[in-house]
Order: sequence, then structure tokens, then C-alpha cells
Amino acid sequence: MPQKNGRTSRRDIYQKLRQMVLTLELAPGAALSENELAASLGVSRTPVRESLILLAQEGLVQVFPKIGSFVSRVDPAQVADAQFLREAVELASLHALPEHLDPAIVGDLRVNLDRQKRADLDLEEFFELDEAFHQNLMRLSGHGNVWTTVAAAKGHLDRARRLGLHENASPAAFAAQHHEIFEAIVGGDVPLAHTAMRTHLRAVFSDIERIRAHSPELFAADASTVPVRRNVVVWE
Amino acid sequence: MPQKNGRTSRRDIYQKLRQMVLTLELAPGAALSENELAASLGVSRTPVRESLILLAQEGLVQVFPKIGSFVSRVDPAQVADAQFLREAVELASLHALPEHLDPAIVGDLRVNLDRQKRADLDLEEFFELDEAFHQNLMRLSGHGNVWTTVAAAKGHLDRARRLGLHENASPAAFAAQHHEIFEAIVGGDVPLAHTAMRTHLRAVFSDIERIRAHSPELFAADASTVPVRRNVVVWE
DNA sequence: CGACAGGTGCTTGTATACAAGCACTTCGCG
DNA sequence: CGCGAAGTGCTTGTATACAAGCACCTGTCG
Repeated sequence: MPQKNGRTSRRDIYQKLRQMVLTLELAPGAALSENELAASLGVSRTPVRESLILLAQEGLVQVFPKIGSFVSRVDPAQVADAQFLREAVELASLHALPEHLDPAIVGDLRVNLDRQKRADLDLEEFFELDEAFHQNLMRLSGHGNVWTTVAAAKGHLDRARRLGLHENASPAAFAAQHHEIFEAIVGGDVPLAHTAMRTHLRAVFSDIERIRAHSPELFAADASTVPVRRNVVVWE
Repeated sequence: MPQKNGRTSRRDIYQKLRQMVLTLELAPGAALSENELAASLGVSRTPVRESLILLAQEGLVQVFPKIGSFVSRVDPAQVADAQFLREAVELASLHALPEHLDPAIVGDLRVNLDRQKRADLDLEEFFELDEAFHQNLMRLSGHGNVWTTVAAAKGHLDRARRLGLHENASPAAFAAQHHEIFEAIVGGDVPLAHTAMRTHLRAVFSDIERIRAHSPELFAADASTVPVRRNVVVWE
């Protein structure tokens, strides 16, 4: 009951900045300034700076002392790492499913899947539903909190996926795969759920190289390259 | 080459505090004070505070606005989550092993295993070797960086393991299991490596409940309990 | 003797001032 | 005209000052 987490402005600003990075509203490679952000958000440097430090630990921004802060370019290596991590965790959770599934979570999943079928679906809405779908799947096996760790590590993967869906938006195919996974689970067919999940996750991962060829400036070409202050090519 | 990460005192202090929490030098439940830590470390509040924020995001400390900061008590739920996560990731990496293993890493592993056999092994030394062993195993499959994420998430698990080994110290059994896993891998027997690894990881995880019965004050009994400033029972 | 109310000292959150350093510009010189 | 070097404006890192609030202690009153 207590849980006296007084609302601090840092929490708000952290989540806001994080969302802006993940939705590409802050483009990969963009230069950030603690002073500018503080002024535009109407607070002092302190909460902004602390938020950037947290984002830096997640790998979403890079802070170079005395030089500047930048939105991380999408790192293909980190994308692959996140892909490996989520695949390992989500597939393992399928084998940890209990005999009797929690009806409340199953109900939430049905509602979620219905919404995914809607034709007039915004891309951001689809991402929200997708995120909730996978988290609820993990909750079915009792490891819902592990999803928090996975979600924190897959920032680069999410940005790559958004780039992909911005090009050829086809959430319908993914929605169908979600449905297939779900039916296999409620049907008790773990092996089928396993293969369906793996197919789904790898489909999401597949066309990153195509995007990279299309927009190379959004990707990290070489780990040793340091972005420079005024020469940053943000959108080109 | 650039990578101009100037040495900042925050990085040092963050790592120092993190190490103190993981080695139980800062006991679960202990009250922390930004002012006291700053004074004892010879810096201002700023780098200390920023370090605590990072540790809070890892779940190793809890910060209650206007109340105080505390070393997190070992949360059995988080221990279980970390166990599930590492098991899923490490087992999956076994199935991603390449045909030809990197000889350099294999050599490092051999040296590591030899050191684990030494009789006069300090507990902290064993933990270091254990950590390096598992990380190098993941490097064999090309996913060494994923270990960073796993390591960041398993702070509660590590503290529980230290509590267990402080009671009945027997690194020898674990060293033998490491050897078994390694031999199965270099022998190309993935299924054997799989079962050996699973057995090993679960052995590590097994006797937490016993420790909890022995030292309940180090564990989080209820998620809603808020530690109080001067009444904190640190070591009893 | 007990309970309640106000003071006190601590806590973290935020804002601001100062320090150190890199990148770029611009001015001067050959 | 070309090149170099000092200057300038920005950056983040650290230290400090102030604000807001909770827990505890103590004194007082019933």
C-alpha cells in the first residue's frame, strides 16, 4: 500500500525522452543538448541530465564527456543481440506454461488480438498492442517481470522494426502470426507454438539489412566513429 | 580509436558502490545517505546521486523521494526471474555454437578452469572466475554482449548465491560441473552440454529457501514494506 | 500515565554556479 | 592565396544552494 513514490519530474522526462527516441521522433544520430532540452521542457538541467544518464545505460543515447550527447545510431550488433535475447526468453517461456492458463490473461489476449484485426490501425497503436501481446504471453508462464528486462534491452531492435514498418507497413501479417501462436497455446500444442513463435520473431528480424541499405546514415557503421557536433547529419 | 570516454568520477563511484552491494559489503536493507557517501568518498553529492540512480534502475537500491535510499533486500521473485532469464539465454547459446570454436576463447576457458581447481581459492576469486567462465561460454556462440544484459539483471541472484556460499562454501562441486560443461562443448555433444548446464544452473539456484529461513531479514518479505530510516535492522 | 501536537534534523529533488575541455571559427602571417 | 594558431562558444562534469517533505523526538496537555 505505501509505495510512496512521489511524482518526480525526472520520471516524466525520462519516459518522454525514451518514447521520443524509440518512436524515431528523435532521429538516430541527432545531437542532444542538456541545456536545450531543459529549456524546451521547462525544467533545469538536473532532471534532464539524469534522464540522459539512464538512457545512456540502456544504450539509446551516447554521452561523450565535454563533447556532447547524441541519439545512438541503430547498431546492427545490438539489434542481433536483442533478437537473440528475446527469442531465447520467449521460447523458453512457452515451455514453462502451466497446465491451466490464467483466464483473465487469456481474456486480455483475446481482446488484444481483436483490436489487432482492425483495418484503420495506426502504426504506433499496433506497436502498443504488439508489446502488450508479448508481455501478456510471458505473464501466462509466470515470468511477466522478465519482459521488463527484455524490453529495456531491445531498444535498438524496436527502432529497426519501426524503420521497417514505416517502409512497407503490413501489420496484418504479424497479427495473423500472433493469432496462430495464441491458438497453439490455448490448444496446448507447445511444439506448434514454439515453431510459430520462432517464425514470427525471425520474420520481424529479417529485413533489417534491406533497410540499412536504404538509410545507412541511421545505422552505426563502425563502433569507433564519433559523431561530431555541428556536422551531424540527422535526416538528410 | 577515438572513443574519448574521459575518466569521470561517476563511473568509478558507480562501479565501487555496485561492487559493494553485490559483495554484501553493503548489506541488504542498509540505509544509504547521499551526503554520507559523498563525504566518505571525497566527492560531492552529484556523482554519488547519479550512481544511486543507476543502481536503482538495476534494482540494487531503492530510492524513496524525501525519505531515503536503501540497499534492496534480496527479492525472491527477482531471483527467480534472473534465474529464468540466464537459463533461457545460456541454454539457447549452446544451440547457437558454431562448427569451429574460437581457439583463443577455448584457451582462455582452459586457463580459467585450471584456476578454479586451486584449493586455496578465495570466494570472491571464485565468483570472478565463474563470471568470466559463463561470459566466455556465451562469447563462443558470438553472443558475448548479451551477457552484459544478463549480468545487469541478475544482481539479486548473485547476492543470493553469495549468501549461500558464505554458509557452506563448496566451490569445488561447481568447478567440476563447469569442467563437465566445457568438455561436452569441445566434444561437440550439444545435448549433453545442455543437460549439464541446466543441472549446474539449477544447483546454484536450489538452496535459496534454506538461506531465507536462516536470515529472513536480508530478504524482501512483502513488496509493500517500506524500510524506515532509523529503525533499519541491518545485520541483527 | 498516555496521547497528541509541534519542533527539529535528516532525507531526496531541483536549480544554479563554476570548472574543464573540445570543435569550430576567424584572424594574422608567410 | 594558403596555412597555422589563438580565440570563442558550445559541450558535459562537478560542486553548491535552496526547496519540499517525512520521521522522529520532545514537550505539553488531558
